[in-house]
Amino acid sequence: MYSIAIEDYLKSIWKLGPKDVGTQELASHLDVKPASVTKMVLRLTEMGLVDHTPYKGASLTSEGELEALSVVRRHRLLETFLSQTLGLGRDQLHAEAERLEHALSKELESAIADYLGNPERDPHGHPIPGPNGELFGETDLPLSDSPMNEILTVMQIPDYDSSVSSWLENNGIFPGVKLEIKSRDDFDGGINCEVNNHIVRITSSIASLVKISKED
Amino acid sequence: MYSIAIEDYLKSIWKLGPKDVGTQELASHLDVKPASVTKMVLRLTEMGLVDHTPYKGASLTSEGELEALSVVRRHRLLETFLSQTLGLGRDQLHAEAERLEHALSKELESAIADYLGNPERDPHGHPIPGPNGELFGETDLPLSDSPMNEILTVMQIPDYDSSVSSWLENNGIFPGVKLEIKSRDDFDGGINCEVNNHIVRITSSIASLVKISKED
DNA sequence: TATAAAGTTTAGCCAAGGCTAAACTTAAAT
DNA sequence: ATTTAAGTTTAGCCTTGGCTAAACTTTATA
Ligand SMILES: [Mn+2]
Ligand SMILES: [Mn+2]
Ligand SMILES: [Mn+2]
Ligand SMILES: [Mn+2]
Repeated sequence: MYSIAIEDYLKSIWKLGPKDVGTQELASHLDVKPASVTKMVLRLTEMGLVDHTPYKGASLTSEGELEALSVVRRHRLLETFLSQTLGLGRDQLHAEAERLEHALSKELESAIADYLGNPERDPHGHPIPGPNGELFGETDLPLSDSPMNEILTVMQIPDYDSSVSSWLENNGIFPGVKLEIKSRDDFDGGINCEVNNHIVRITSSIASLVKISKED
Repeated sequence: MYSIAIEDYLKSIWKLGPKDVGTQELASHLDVKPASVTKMVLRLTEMGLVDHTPYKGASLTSEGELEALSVVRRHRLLETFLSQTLGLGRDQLHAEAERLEHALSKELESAIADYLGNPERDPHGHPIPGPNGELFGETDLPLSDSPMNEILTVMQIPDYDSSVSSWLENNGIFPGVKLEIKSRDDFDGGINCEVNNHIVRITSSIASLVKISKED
């Protein structure tokens, strides 16, 4: 059993990877100082969970990736479970799962997976890794570089920032919704979409985190 | 937000109280060494959560008790929730709740309470404290000193030791079941009960943890 | 009542996981 | 090619929450 801190480090490296992740990037994602990251990364390297090249960055070993995927699985199963049973809003799920993910036994994990019928995606549309780290090939594309004037299906929305997810929800954008890019503001990459018969402007930074698919 | 360790210390002092709880008793309940208990108890005293008389023992201040009851509430709501939704067995509930109880926000706590319809008891029959620490008067009596040849209703069974709860379950003893004490083995306090048309012998140590009520 | 036993506390150590300040590398800009 | 800036690591410190061994109290026993 790894500590909460270790599980969160592995998950962050996974999320920011698979490229080498820099100390500062990891630090700001975890909300700690760069010096703390260096120290922990050295420990994780010592444990065989991470490969570290000084002054370059960190990446997961296959053992580290397996553990990261296990945390991600627990996180996403929990989000799905809380959404299904309690009807929590998509914007509340992430923060709860962020803590509960560290307190779930294997048995409870699989009881939840069974209860939910082994879902493939969580309420944000993020794929749920299988019990042995299987993650089906990522075919969803960022909205930010999708073609205009085509019907697109929203597949994934970001979960990290609850103000972003509630803004998206309030504008009718969540997994399963169909939309069409009508125009682009080339100067800043902003996107104007038609969704549900009205136009929504999405900034490029959010649009790069919204994933779509072209088949409907 | 108190740490996991602090929450567990407060809960244990509450469970072993309200008398002054000795260092050793607390240590064995928490599975740490007595010296560790002394150190933590001093910290808790400093924080105003505990009153400590050296060489005598520790008890909760009203602030400490409130916090303990909050942990107990989360624990028991979680047991009820996991039992209701996933159908976990009574013997699996405690261990899961023991960790999850530390990862529950106020919002999730009350979402679960609402979902369950603000239950008064958990699956072991233990009363669930209200959101402000209200705990209805304890009127259930230990089976160990209940009268013979009277119909008794099982109200509470212990949850701490999963082998005990599964033994009780296998012998048909759980909240709501009716039974009758047929005889006592005076030499060791053992009790012979009729439950479901057959006789079960219950040791005195278990019988003191099974609570009954006389009205049916 | 003196002594032994049991229980508690103190002292000192350790690992985890944070922090700041200073040193060091690498990349960028003169 | 220097100098500067940005990013990273090291050194040293701190708190939390464990541990062991030794000292101290209290209680029980002879
Ligand atoms: Mn987390
Ligand atoms: Mn998610
Ligand atoms: Mn606990
Ligand atoms: Mn219980």
